[in-house]
Amino acid sequence: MFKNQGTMDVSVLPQVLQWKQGGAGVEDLEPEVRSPVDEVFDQFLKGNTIFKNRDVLRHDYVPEKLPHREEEIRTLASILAPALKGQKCSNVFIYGKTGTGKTAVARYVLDKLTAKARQIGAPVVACYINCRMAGTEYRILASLCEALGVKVPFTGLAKAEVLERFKKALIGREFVFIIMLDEVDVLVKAHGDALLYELTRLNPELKGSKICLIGISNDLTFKEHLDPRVLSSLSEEEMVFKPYNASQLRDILWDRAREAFVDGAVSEAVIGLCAALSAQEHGDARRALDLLRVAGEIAEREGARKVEVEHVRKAVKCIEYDRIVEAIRSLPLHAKLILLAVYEKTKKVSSVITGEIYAAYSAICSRMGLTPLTQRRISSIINELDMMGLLNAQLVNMGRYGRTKKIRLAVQRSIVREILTQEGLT
DNA sequence: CTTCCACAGGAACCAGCGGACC
DNA sequence: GGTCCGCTGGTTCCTGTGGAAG
Repeated sequence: MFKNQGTMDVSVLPQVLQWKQGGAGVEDLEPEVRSPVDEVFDQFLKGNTIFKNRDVLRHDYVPEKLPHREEEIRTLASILAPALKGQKCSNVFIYGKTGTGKTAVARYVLDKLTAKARQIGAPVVACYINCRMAGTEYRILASLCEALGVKVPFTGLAKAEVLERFKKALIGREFVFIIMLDEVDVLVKAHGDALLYELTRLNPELKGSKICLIGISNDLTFKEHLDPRVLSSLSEEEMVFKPYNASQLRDILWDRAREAFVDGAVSEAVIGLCAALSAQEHGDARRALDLLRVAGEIAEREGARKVEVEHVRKAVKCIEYDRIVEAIRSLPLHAKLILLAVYEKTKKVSSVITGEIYAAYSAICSRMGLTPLTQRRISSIINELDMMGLLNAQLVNMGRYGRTKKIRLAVQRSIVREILTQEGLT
């Protein structure tokens, strides 16, 4: 779906250019009449009075200093330190909600550790894998192999074969291999804990090399899905990251803002608002940084010399809008049709039940000459849409009248209509 | 107290695909 | 070129269930 969008943009561009070229007397007027595009570019070039370095506000940026996480850094570093002497270190499990600095701390410590190891010549190899990005057990194994310099094909091999190659790369080589699995809960929910089980019990086979696992999860209840044997060996050490409060968020934002913005471009009020809004949402630093960055971009686009509170308010709306647009556009066709069914069914009433949605969806399908999917599948898709925050599905019991889900749109109707119309579905 | 609705959601399975291996 | 592999996105079949109605 994103690909479609990309080609659309490109296809529009030549038309605009042709129109410009085809316009009467454009060449004569060229020196005086400036195209809107030029204006945008010029403003961008000369008007960069707000940002010094906007990349600092991206969440994949690992800063030199992580305020209010000194304690956690020290703890993790002391757990991993034995690796520098070639000794096995404890497996670690890190919990905490999104934007509490888990990934940043872990990557920070890992970076420092590998740098130190290189400096003193210790055989430490580290591998960071985001399980959500990797997606499957196979690709995680493939990434592990790659970290050891073993090439494996993109697909086609049996998992057992990849695991075998991975072991072979480690056996007898005296490595301390630190594997960091970010969002490990996603892996376990989708594919079970078989891979984790394999990894935790690999050590005795390796004759020399040692594996150390760092699992990171933002789902606190995730432990329940784990086999007790996996759990006990994986969580030899546990760390819990507490959410930031508003004043801590303010410190973090100031730290980054000083690098990201020119002097005087942001005020205490702006930072305070970003911090307060994000603190309301379980102290998510990632969201706070996004908010500040988008507010800055809006201010820049408006040609303002500094970021105002108003820009932050606009940023809140802008981020939400973008999230919804992106979510809906990237949906497969039948998921969009279900969204459409919910949209149409909730015109008069606030919520509808699964059966009604399915009937409406089937009607839409036959109108469009498509074969509808089964109700079982629709039930799953509704759950997916619920997880994405596009729908709100609540399990209800209506006694004699059965057990079903009450479904509402979880986002603004106008946005849903707008996007579905653009997609040619309404 | 029993019945029974209208599904939820788990489990097993399938087809088609891209790709590696021999 | 046949065989095997994993992944995606489905289907079919099935059991489970809270509480209003009778």
